[in-house]
Amino acid sequence: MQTKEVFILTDEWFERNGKIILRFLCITPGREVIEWRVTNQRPFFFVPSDAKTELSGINFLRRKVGFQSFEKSPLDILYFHSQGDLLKADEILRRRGIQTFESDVNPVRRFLMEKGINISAKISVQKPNTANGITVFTDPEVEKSDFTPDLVKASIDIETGNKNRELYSVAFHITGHNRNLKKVFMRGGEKEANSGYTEYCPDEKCLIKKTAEFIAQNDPDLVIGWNVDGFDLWFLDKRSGELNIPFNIGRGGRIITLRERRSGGIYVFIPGRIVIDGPMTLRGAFYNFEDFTLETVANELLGRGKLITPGEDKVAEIERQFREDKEALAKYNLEDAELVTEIFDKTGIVELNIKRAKMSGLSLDQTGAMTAAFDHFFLPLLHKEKYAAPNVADLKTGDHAAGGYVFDSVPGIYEHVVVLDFKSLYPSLIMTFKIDPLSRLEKDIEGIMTPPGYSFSSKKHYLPGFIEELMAKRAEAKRTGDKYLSQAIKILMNSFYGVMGSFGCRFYHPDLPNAITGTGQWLLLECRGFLEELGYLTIYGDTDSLFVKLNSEDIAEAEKKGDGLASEINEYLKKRLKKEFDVESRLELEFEKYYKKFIITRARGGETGAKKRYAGLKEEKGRDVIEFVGMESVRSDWTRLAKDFQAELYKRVFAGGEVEEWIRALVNEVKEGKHNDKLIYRKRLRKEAGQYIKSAPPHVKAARKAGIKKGYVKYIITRNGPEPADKNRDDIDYEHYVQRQLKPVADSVLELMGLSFDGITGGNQMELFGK
DNA sequence: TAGGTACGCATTGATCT
DNA sequence: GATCAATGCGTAC
Repeated sequence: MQTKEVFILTDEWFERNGKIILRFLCITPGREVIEWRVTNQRPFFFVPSDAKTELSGINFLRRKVGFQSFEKSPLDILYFHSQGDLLKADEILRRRGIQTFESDVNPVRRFLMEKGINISAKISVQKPNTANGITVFTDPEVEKSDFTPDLVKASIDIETGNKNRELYSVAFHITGHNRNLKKVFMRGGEKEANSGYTEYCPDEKCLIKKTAEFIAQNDPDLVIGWNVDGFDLWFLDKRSGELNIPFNIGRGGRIITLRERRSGGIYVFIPGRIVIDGPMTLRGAFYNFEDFTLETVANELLGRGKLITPGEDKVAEIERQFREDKEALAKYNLEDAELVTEIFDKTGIVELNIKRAKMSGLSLDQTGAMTAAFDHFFLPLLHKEKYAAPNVADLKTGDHAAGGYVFDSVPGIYEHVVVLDFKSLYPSLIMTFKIDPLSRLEKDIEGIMTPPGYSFSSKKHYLPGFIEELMAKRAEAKRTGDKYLSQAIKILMNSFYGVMGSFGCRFYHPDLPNAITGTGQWLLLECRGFLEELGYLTIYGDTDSLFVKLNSEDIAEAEKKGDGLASEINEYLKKRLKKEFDVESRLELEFEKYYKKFIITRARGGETGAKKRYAGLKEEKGRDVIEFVGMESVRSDWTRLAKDFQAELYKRVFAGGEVEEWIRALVNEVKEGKHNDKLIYRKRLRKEAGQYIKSAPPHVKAARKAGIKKGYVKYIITRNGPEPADKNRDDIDYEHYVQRQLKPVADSVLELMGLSFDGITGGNQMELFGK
């Protein structure tokens, strides 16, 4: 018997001789590549027990299994030999008006979830065989395991020229597993200058051949890059086709496949190697940057950018270097590949994704697929309870669920405000009230009533227990300093609420999110009432937070008071929930921060305070710091002018400093053109420029003038309206900037002090006379 | 292949004068 | 010219 511990890199399924075969390409702790083949998997779905299922020409087995649907009608199971048969049968039955259940589950996912395998496993066979130089384990015995490999990364970047028609060079930076190898394949002759890592190739055919060979030799587990599937790999694949050169860079020489994403992009599948794209993975880990160009992200994270700064002449410079200075081009090309490696290392996104994969059971490149993660966890447990879930397409997409509660507020400048918030509010509500898809179905078995009136079984549920486990694991991860595990768990825990409220999830039911958010709303209002009884004013709150104004006797020890209030509330909720709902409270309100001063402005065009917008003055390491939330200075679609203005203005307001003289001076400076470098607007086209039918906002007008089709648009307002960004224009509409960028920012806070922008600048009267 | 709702605000463009 | 709903974006949680 031979046993291997393996980590699954890629999975796929295909059919041979009318049978489905699953293939996992895996890596062992000793970096041996193992192909794990599954030939004894029977795809299945469920049909109503009263459904007739004559399916001529399709080989299947129908069994009574005592399962039921969510509507409690009995179901039978249909087993097939091939996924093709399953899909054919599904289509025929659906055409006859017969509903099928779980026929949309991917067969690979089905296998892994039923075995309870999360990415790694111990597999054993009597005698492995070999194919394409790779050891093959066919239908092994399987045991769960928990092993984290040290993966080899190949960062790849290509340079192209002649308007993206030809390949100029390919750069690699190979790291991981104690490697650090740099290589550039460059079109050119032997006699070119060479700094060591460059290898010259006479033509494109040779370049592609060398690239494929280099990948095979170094055998990376991960292929990383910047838009690597959308551009580099796509281009190499396309060009190899045009030049009739093989580019089979999968493990064991397997071919790669390009698939279209629904979003329009391209996804590249390389058997045995995971393609991880920088921008997409960073987004998936909730990183946010001004934009996701390599230049911006590298500067932000590493403090250094590309060797040729993107801009109008970048293409020309690459062409020039290719003609005149190939070694410079090689250096530039390699630097990009290295930047990507460093961004990955600095952020730890591979490590994070490995943890996420192990927690969710999904493969490394699809850790964002939250609904699939929920299936992986929940479907096998549901089957234990003899329920089968519907297909996603059969969901009745009815009402949307309610969300969090946001307090009305009163505009003003406040002092001594503590912020209390509930730690992981939604997960802890799920635990407290046992909210999950099964407990909803079984609500009659010792039901729990939630404050908004939905009830759930206190006995039949799985999600609350799973969250319990995750919380414990997270506490342990925090204790041992495993920040990636801790973060991975947090992401997973927080996804459950969203998933159960999503139409893309087969367990969707409006009662689930409504019970969670409704209880959250009730909770926040109860807390406000309780605080009021204690003699405290809650001036604001949003979803899981309470902003409480301290009384004068508390100020000396504000943080202690915050802690005290939080634990008092926790204690109160514990008793209250036990008495009223007979549940053990898992809620944990925490003292979050203390604002010495706090400003809520009026909603523009309203009387009440604006929600989701405030500024607070707090102390950090002995220094005063202003936090802006939701306001212009944190919004990317306001100009630098407005943001800087707001920051300085609030600083003066908080400090009780002079504002009027300063504002007048600034307005004059703007009009004199002294701040022209801060007047650029930046806004995204969320659809193609041509798709804006109903209106033409400024950024769209500018985009059309600049010939930009999608992505971000930089523009400036001139006396002729929006124009593509150019700070050197001589027709800048300064009045626009004063009226639309300075004035609104100023007025919202000045009015709290009985001042106004026009009053200070004397602006409006002049205008009236002028017109 | 990819979790949710709540909210503010600027601007446009139709409609009413 | 004033008014107001619709459109679009970005943000908080």
